[in-house]
Amino acid sequence: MIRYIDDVEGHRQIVSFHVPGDFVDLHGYPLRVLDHSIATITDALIAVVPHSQLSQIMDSDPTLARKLWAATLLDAAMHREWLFRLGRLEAVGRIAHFLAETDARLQAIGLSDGRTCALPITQGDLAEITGLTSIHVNRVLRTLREENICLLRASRLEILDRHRLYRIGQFDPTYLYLKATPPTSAAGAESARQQRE
Amino acid sequence: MIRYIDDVEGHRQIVSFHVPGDFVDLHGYPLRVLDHSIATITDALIAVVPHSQLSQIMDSDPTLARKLWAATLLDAAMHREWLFRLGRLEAVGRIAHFLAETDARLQAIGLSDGRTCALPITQGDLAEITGLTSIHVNRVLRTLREENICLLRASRLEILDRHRLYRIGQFDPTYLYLKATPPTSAAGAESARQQRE
DNA sequence: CGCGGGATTGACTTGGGTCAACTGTAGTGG
DNA sequence: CCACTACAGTTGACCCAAGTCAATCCCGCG
Repeated sequence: MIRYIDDVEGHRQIVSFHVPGDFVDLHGYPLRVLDHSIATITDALIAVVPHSQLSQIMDSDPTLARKLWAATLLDAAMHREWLFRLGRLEAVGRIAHFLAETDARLQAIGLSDGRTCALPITQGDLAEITGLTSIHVNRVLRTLREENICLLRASRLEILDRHRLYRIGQFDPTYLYLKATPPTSAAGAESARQQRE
Repeated sequence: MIRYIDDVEGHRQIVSFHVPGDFVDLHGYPLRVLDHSIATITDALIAVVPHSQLSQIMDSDPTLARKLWAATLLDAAMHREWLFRLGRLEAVGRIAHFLAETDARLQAIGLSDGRTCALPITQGDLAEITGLTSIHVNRVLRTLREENICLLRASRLEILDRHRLYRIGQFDPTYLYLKATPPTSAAGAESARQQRE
């Protein structure tokens, strides 16, 4: 599922991307009104939690309440990283960063084995995520493929050179607040951001 | 105050901008560790709230707790709007949007009279907010000035044509969740985003 | 077999970056 | 009171990453 904001001409900017297990619309509870739209991009199984139930938790279980709060702040942390991506990286970096991030999140929930994972998005979706045109996304994906870094085809992402992918995207997964470090070969590249000076 | 993320070369992307009265680091409480840096860009008067005190509120006052939660989600909502800005607007739009947003926030706390307000940022800061270079920021500010839309000089922002400023930045203040609608002439342009079809 | 949406490619254009000056202007210290 | 410095703002010339426009290809599907 995605959350997005439309511009005047109806072109949308995707502002977040959700994987199975995410509490997608928890922001709606404290805010009451939502400032953006939500959509599915694949078939999805959805659970609904009434606000009254959330209020009950707030009243009776501060520990769980705090965890719910933290869950929404994780979204905020990802928003910030996305801002970094759009503001400071050019096309290849943006795409590499998104692919790295998404793979890391899928790994955390057991939907990526560290080499390949299902990623059912179109190049047009990727364009709406990265602030590019689908045409340019296509060009970038080609070079990533030709350089044997990664491969996005037929709704599958295959990572061939995680180290370079992370470096190109300046990806450092700490902002995802994953309990354990992602299982596989993330080690070599885990602190791309810290390299400076 | 600003919150920001550095890239590999140390160039920073500012991910949020704070005005007097903001609870700047509330994210640090549920998350425990922060994924970004915080800095002042002017002299600032700071109040510190120990986490233990926040926990006390969580335990004893669900209504206030929910308000704190909402405060952090307002940050998230702004992050999303900033994502829209970076992803879908080009230079003029990005700058117009930021100026419009900041003025609206300052108005809400009585620090802008609707025509002019103190805005102590350099063109370099603006560049780090909008994902541009300071040189290009300068060019854009010049055209905004020449078109009599607004004027940023000597740490003051003066809005000459709010309607056009809002339209250029596709600015619609609803995501700021201000209690009352901002006092002055915002009316004419308040729903730039909805104009589509 | 034809249709439609996504992917791909090429040719051309342009917004914004880079580099390199130069101009304020507010300190600072002699 | 005035050089000297330092940093912000300005401007011009040139370049390139990414957008636009326009085909064309590909593949699954009814």
